[in-house]
Amino acid sequence: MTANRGRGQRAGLTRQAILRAAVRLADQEGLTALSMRRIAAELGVEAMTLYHHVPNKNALLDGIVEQLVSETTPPPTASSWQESLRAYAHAFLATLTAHPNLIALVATRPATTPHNLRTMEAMLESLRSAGFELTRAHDVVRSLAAFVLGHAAAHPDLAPDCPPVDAGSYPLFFAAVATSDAASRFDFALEALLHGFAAALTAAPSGGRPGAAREAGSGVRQDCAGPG
Amino acid sequence: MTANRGRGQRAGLTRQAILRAAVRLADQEGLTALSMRRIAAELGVEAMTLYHHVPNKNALLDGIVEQLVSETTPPPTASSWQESLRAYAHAFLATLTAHPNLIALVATRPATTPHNLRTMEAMLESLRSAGFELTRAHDVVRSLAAFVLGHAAAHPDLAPDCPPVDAGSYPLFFAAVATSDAASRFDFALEALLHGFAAALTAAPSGGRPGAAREAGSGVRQDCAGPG
DNA sequence: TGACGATTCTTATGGCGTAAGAATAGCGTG
DNA sequence: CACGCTATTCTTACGCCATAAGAATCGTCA
Repeated sequence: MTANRGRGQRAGLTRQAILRAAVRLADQEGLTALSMRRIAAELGVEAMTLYHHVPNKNALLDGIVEQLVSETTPPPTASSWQESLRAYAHAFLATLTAHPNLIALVATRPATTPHNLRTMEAMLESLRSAGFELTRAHDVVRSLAAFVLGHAAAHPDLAPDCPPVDAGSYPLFFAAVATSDAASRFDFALEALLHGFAAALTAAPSGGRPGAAREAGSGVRQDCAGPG
Repeated sequence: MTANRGRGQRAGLTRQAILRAAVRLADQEGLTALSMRRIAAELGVEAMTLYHHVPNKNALLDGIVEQLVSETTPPPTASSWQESLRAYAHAFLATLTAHPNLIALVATRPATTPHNLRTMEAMLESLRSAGFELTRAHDVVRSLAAFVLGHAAAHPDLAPDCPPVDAGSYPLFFAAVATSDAASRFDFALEALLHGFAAALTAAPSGGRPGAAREAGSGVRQDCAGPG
């Protein structure tokens, strides 16, 4: 792994190569292993060398998230807006569960890549042509992304080992946990959410906002988060 | 803040006091300020002193999460299961938005406190008596918690500053963002989710699991996450 | 050939979690 | 009251971290 190299001898480093090494390292050894020194070692290079391709560690983490969300590409064969949202949700979840150690990162740092924005724009168009008012369409997509993220973050495979639940004190929970399955829970809740969105669409003439929702104040800060 | 104290002179430290100081520090200065040295300094004490009340930093972080989720106490005046879930969702969201710097912590570490388990048990009972099959009731509560967590994590106030979106390339997103409001989005998606849960309840005779859902394998690990 | 810019390594600073151990205060027992 | 015990606190030290500053080396182009 670590080549013996002179002082100015190129190692062929690239931002992309660094990000890919970082993702691989985090996948294999967890977020805590993700140090500049460790990534550099993985690439056969000293830590400071990375700083010629990445301004600092925070930017590197942002790059990792961008790298990840760019993997989320739902198949474009969407016959309905429901199908489109379903496909997006599953694709996003697949990306997250493929890199469980990085879910916390994705949850923390919004990524606004062109890829992300294009996906968002396409889904907004799909929802709008289905009758959703634009702001509502945006709400739908963002809510869906938040739901997927929350589900992935709460996935039990991520939880550290924890004390067993007292069956006597909490009989219902104890019994429920035994038959619980995260994947079917996700599908169930996703269908519920889609069902609710559809109901909102038919309830209001233009998928509108039932309660004369509060308008965003003029001092509101720019909201930059993409779907992921 | 830092008292001059001799070597064996008590500072009156307590696990509770430490946790409270840690929460306050994180609220004021962010997660990165949450170091053992920094917390200790806040209490007028050396870092190693904390280790007599808390085994290590991870346990301290777990303690913080327990502290937080114990704040989530929805009012017990629930006329329906929908009202009960709504109250819980709003209470949980209020807790999270009251400590935005700690959302990442709550998302990462499941807390299984007695307080949490009691809340879970009560909600399971409420849903079961409304007609939900037990496993479905569990799915409902867990999905709701995941949704709230995801929404809080994706809340734009947490996002670091980011480049403005190109209005020309992404006109729909650009227009939608301008009128977006996280609070109304939350209410909208929450109602959609509740609507979908209600639909699942009336669709199946016992709120059952429509697709002959996959049973949890026998080798499945104990699922310990509470609602928060 | 010689200068230059890009890339890499070296060294150093201040902060982190925490292991090991020394010192002290207060308390219960004689 | 004296004595030792235990809980609490401080001190020191180790290996890790991000990264600032600068020296060494390469390929390239004049």
